[in-house]
Parts: sequence; C-alpha cells; structure tokens
Amino acid sequence: MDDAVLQIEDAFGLARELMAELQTTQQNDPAYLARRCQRIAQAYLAARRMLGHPHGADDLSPPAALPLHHPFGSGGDGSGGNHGHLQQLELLRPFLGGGAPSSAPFHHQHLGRLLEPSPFNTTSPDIFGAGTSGGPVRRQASSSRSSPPVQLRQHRRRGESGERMTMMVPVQRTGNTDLPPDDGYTWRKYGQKDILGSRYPRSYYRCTHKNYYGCEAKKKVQRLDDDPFMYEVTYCGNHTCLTSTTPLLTLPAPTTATAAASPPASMLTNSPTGSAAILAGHGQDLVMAPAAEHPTPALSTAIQLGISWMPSALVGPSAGEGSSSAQVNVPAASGRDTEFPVMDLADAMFNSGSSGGSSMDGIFPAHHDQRDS
DNA sequence: TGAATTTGACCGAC
DNA sequence: GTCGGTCAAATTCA
Repeated sequence: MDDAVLQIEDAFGLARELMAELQTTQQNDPAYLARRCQRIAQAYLAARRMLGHPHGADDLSPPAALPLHHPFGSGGDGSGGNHGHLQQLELLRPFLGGGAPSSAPFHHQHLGRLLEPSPFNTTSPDIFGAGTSGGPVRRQASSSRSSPPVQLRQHRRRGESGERMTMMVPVQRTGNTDLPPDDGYTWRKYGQKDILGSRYPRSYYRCTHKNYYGCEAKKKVQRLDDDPFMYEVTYCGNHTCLTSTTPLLTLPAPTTATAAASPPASMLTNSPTGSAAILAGHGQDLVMAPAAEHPTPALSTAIQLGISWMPSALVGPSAGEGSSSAQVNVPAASGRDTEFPVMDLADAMFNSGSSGGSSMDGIFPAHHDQRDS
C-alpha cells in the first residue's frame, strides 16, 4: 500500500509540475503536452494496478481522467446523464457499504477519492458512447444530396469559444476501443473532421439538452496519434442543462428578489435534488451555497463529481496560485460536504426518491425531458 | 416517428 | 488558400 501511495504522490508531482510549467512557460505544444499527460496517466495507472482495484471497479474501467487544465471550475465535467449517474452510483456503492466514513484511515479516504468515479470512469462495456444513444451507425453510400440553400449561419470564431478544459482520457483496451469515453453526460455528435497531422479524426459533440435546456456545453474528442488508447477530450462551455430544473422554453420570469439576484445560468450548477450551488465568478474560488428552500443536502453533481476525483493538489488553492485559470475550491458548507462529497452525492442519488426511473427523474422531477413525450 | 449518427458542404479565422 | 468548427440532409435505429 505504501508503494501505491508513493506512486500516487509521484503522479501528483508530475501533474503539479505540468501545471506549474503551463503557468510559467505558457507551453502550448500539443505533442509535448500529450507526452506529459501520458506520463501522468501511466503513473496513475501504475498506482491503480498496485491497489488492485480496491473499490470493485472492473477491469474495463479506465482510470481517472487527468485534467490538463480546468480554467472554469465546475467545468464540463461532473455527471448529468442517466447513464452517468447510474454508473457513478455503482462505483460509489463501495463507499456506502460499511461504517462511518471517518473510521477509514486517512490514506484510504485519500486513495478512495482518487480512485472514485471520475467523469470518465466507466463500468460496463456499453457505456463508452452509450451516453449518446443509438450507437454508431454506418451509413451506406449517400445518395445524391441536393445543395443546401444558402442561409445565414452563426458567427464562428476559431479558438475563441471561451471556457475550455482539456483532459486525457484512457480508452478501454478491450472490446470496441473506437467508442468515445463516456463522462456521464449525454452528448450528441454533430460533426467529425480529419485533422491535419492527426491520424485519427476529431469528433464534435454537443450536449443532448442543447435544444431543450439551451445547454451550450460541447466537447471535442480526438484520439492521440502516439497513443491510440488515449483520447484527448476538450470541453467547451458549461453544462447548463444541470442548472435549471426548468427548461428554458418554459422558464418563468423571476418574480422574487432571489430570482432577480440569481446568477446567470452558466454560473449555476445543480444538484440532483434540486439544490442549487452557486459558483463564484471566473477566476474566483468556487462557492457552493445550498439552496435554503431545499431540505435535502446541498450537492452539485458538477462540483462533487468534477472535483472529488481530482487530486486536491490540483484543485486546491496552492495549485492555482498565480494562475489565470479559475480555481476550484470547495469550501466547507459543512464539514461533511468537504470531507465526503461523494457520500453526499450518493446520498442524494440513492435517496432521491426516484422509483424505477432513471436518476434523471430525481434531477428533473417536474419536467423530465419533455421531448420524449 | 423521433432521435441519433454520418458526412459533405459551408463559413470564418488565420 | 488552408484549416477547424458547424450545419443540415440523408440515413439508420429503436
């Protein structure tokens, strides 16, 4: 076990090194960054092997994703999709099984947090890409297409899509390794491009809830040239589909002072139980504030899942010092929130009261996804 | 029938 | 002109 801890510390060190280097040298050579990330990933993998899957995740589960950069706090990670919640719940179960969490040795908790489900941890073969239902469809030779009419298109600017977060995500090495990693959200693929200098095409995804909730979250998924078993996933924009229990299409006008003072959707994240957590502005520490009107524990899936698996050295105040990136720091709304975010998540999920339905029922109990109707 | 994927075309940035 | 990102028709699937 000591070796595993050392191995993890080694991985932490590598990650810290990279973060520091990013901040000081503005290193932006993709190949170089990819190599560095691969080293970090290998260090974590080695640690994980030493630990022998203490939490019951099966061998298909890739290790935690490794953040390269997370400039926007809660970012595009976390969980939200039906599959994702369920997967994460399964992975959380070992934490819920026995005894008071505080009775566990520190390093066990520490390792547990490291190895607990990341947005990219998966437990079953079907979940790679299962978040976007339907599965890959091989289209036959397309028939003749009429030229689309010329029309106004949205203004696009390359490289200026605002908040970004890049992660290196290991792909499962068994089964269909072509499937993109699942991160708990449901994505809809809207494009694929061959990228110059890359052997593999880049896929473009947007949040499935874009139309319904106006969620602008997007991600790009690209396989690394030098490591086909590693994906580089770049998230752009925040998920706002977890933000509101009310779809934008039916969003009522705010009538209370609270509503009027509410931050923009992008600054909010939501818990499965409906409790809102407010994120401070960019560049500031992230602040969670439980919604007073909800008796259930304050919880943000985006925050809890997005941060809990992340090495504290990367999300803590020390990691972001001097960085222009927004730091992710979860202050203690209560001691329990800080110590056991995963427990909170599990509590909220398991006690969400949904019966037989997906966990999304607990998240959007009143509205569900009306597109299904 | 609705939702998802595929893929060529289009558009703007560089 | 090239390239990356997006659109949308065609197609497939549940």
